[in-house]
Amino acid sequence: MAQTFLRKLRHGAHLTQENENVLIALTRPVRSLAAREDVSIEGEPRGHLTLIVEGWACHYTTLENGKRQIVSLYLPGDLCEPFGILPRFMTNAIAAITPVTIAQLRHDTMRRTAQASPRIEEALWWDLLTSFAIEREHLISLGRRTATERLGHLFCELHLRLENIGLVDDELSYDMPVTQADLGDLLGLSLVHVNRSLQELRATRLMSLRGRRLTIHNLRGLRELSLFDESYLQRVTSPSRHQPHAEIGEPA
Amino acid sequence: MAQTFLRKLRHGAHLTQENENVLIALTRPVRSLAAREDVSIEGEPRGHLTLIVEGWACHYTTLENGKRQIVSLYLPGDLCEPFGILPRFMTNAIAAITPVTIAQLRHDTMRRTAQASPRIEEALWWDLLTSFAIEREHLISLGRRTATERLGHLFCELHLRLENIGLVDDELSYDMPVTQADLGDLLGLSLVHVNRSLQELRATRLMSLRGRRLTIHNLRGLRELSLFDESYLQRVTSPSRHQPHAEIGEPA
DNA sequence: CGCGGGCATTTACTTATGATAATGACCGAG
DNA sequence: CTCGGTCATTATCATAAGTAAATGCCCGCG
Repeated sequence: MAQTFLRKLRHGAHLTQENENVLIALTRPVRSLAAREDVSIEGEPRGHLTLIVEGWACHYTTLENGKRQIVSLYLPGDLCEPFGILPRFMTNAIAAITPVTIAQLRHDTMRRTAQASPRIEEALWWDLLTSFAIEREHLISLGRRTATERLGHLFCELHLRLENIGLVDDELSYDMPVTQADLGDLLGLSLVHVNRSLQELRATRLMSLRGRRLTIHNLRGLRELSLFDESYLQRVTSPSRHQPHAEIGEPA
Repeated sequence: MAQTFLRKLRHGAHLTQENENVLIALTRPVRSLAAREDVSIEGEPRGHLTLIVEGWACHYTTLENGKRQIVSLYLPGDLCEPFGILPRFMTNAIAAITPVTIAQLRHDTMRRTAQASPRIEEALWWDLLTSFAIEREHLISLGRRTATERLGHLFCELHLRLENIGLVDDELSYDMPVTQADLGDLLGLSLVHVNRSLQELRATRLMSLRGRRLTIHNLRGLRELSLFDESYLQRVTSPSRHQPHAEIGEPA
């Protein structure tokens, strides 16, 4: 159930089997959502965090003039809110992109658990800081990358994030269910220009996108074109399980 | 020394006098930097956080093609790194905009302190999440606001952030030492276009900028024009000191 | 089988923004 | 005072991106 979450964490944290069991125990029952449905229950006190179990979702804002900006894309295994969240913080405007199933993690339990185990705490920090780094890189795209570069960069990022959780086939092909209109709202472009740039990108033969399937033909080439440097994703280890032993007393 | 930091925290957290003393005690000696100088000592193990005591700084990235994007602006009282940071995280590319003095907070001591006092922990979370919210709003600007709106929005934001720390005169005028070239790198615009848009903004008579002095003539008008909604800054309380009493056992 | 809806694709046109380069204003150092 | 540096301003030209609107494609549903 929270398997994908753990799988992702293994790329940046060292958790024992015991740690993982604790995290799994925190996971509360699952809820399903239709595509385009909003995740949040408006005004709910929100004593829990949202974990994407399956499907894609996003965090967005709508400005007064009606323009929409997607701030963040959430894949399976992603937490939609910071684990140290304060009660009133972060108005939720999270919407499902595909049909989605979510799980919920009780926030107070979560923090108690983090205090009790330095390893878990560190894993949660790694996850949080990584997701901030992703948003930051997104900001850089919007500020200083061209339309084509933005698209390419996104596809390179998704490639790694999906690979982390085993959703890439043959190391180069994955499902990309985001609509061109949504790509526009994500990358700060108009629908039409997304279409144009997508074609330009296909014309380079570095990648292709047909139906909902994205295939990378030349990873290095695509990364160069997109000014992509993977270091911001903070993948430190291969996804190996750590040998369980006693935890050290202090967070590193 | 850390007074500005505390002053800012009072807008979102409830600290006792005792709490504040503890935070002050954490603050390590101060260092000075010339304008344009980089803050970070490359490769240093970084066992501490950087606190801006005086002056303005920024966090930036330079892409392979030479383009530069400023990700975040740091004012007095701002922490340049998340308090729960992992050792290697967050490559530092922080530069002084004006002459700057910084202080350093020992990272391990910081976390121990947070664990010991729920109020301090909550204050630090408030600060961290607020600075993320600011970056997120910045992202929205880059994606969906026009050049003029971006500039206006920035000036509205600075107005509040500076007011929090008492750096606004008569509630409408403050020092704005950021160069037009830097504004471009911050807002994803070219130098020339910043200049153009600045004039357009002045022409509205909603605000003016001469020398390094920014004056807002019509706050409501400027906010409307910029699609500015202050709620993301999470100012909850007037800057009143909380009456000191025993802390509650659990973080809220 | 045919209709409607969601999504992708084009076309034609407008506009915001970028690139280059020259000029002016200001200011501190010698 | 004057030279050089930094920053602001202007002008000209080039282009990326937006807007509007029509068309095509696919697919599920009745």
